[in-house]
Amino acid sequence: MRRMPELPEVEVTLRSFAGRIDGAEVRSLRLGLPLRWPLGRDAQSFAGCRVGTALRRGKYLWLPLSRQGRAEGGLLLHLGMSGSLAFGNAPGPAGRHDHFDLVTDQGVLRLTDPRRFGAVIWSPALDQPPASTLLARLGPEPFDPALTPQVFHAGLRRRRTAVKVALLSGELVVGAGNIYACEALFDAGIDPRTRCDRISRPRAERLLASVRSTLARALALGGSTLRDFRDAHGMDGAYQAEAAVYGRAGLACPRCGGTVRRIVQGQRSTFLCTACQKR
DNA sequence: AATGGCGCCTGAACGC
DNA sequence: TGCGTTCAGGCGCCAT
Repeated sequence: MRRMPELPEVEVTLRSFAGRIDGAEVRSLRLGLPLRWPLGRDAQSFAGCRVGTALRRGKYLWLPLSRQGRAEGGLLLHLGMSGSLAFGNAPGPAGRHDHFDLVTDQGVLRLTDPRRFGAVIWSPALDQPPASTLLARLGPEPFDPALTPQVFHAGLRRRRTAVKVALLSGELVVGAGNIYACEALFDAGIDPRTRCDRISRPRAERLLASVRSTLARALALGGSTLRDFRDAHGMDGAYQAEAAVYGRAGLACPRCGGTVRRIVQGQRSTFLCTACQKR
């Protein structure tokens, strides 16, 4: 199974090209098949723009643009669930899944996305629509020190949904996709079906710590696997091999030896060990 | 207001 | 070079 571009992958992708594209001058912008939303501006109009310091927010990337020292908005990028970004000097002709090229004097940033759930959108600023609209509902970054156990617990108490569904929503904390949400809940010993408002303060603290350690470990692994990302197009299961429950229905729980179960929550698969994870 | 569910896409895995 | 079906998933959006 291929890995999804979750927060760790997006972060490692950003680190891989941010330093090289910073200050580059845009020569042209090429689009392939439609992505999730239209670019929102004439592709020809980007020539001559200068790229600033790229940043990440949740699973979105922001590439600020300027022209002759004056801000000119930027590009908001999302990898959807099958997208990958590569920055190189000679990327070659666009393949059938290459739907965005930002050609600059420092190299070409290319988005490859077979399923086209990804997006590249121009916005006049990060804090103006459409960018601000898309980012408006994002919760805090997982490693934001302002996200204390108290804040996290308060967010949980406000909700009645199953905790796993809440994690996936990204409103309590961004970055936990299906794989990491399942793994973090296993690590914390919490049943994914537990109602948010029934989670005690100590368990909330434990869950936050598990979300952080799960993402941190994936980030470290992402750093080592992402180097072959372009060739492999989607990583092999470096993390999969480490997963305790995700994708392991019917197999033994690595902690107690019981059987890992698969259930469905909100049209998504959830994997859990009912012996190790309590409500 | 909060919650549940839908649909966009394509490739891989599977059943016959 | 078998073909049809099912599944995977992020997340904005709509319905309730």
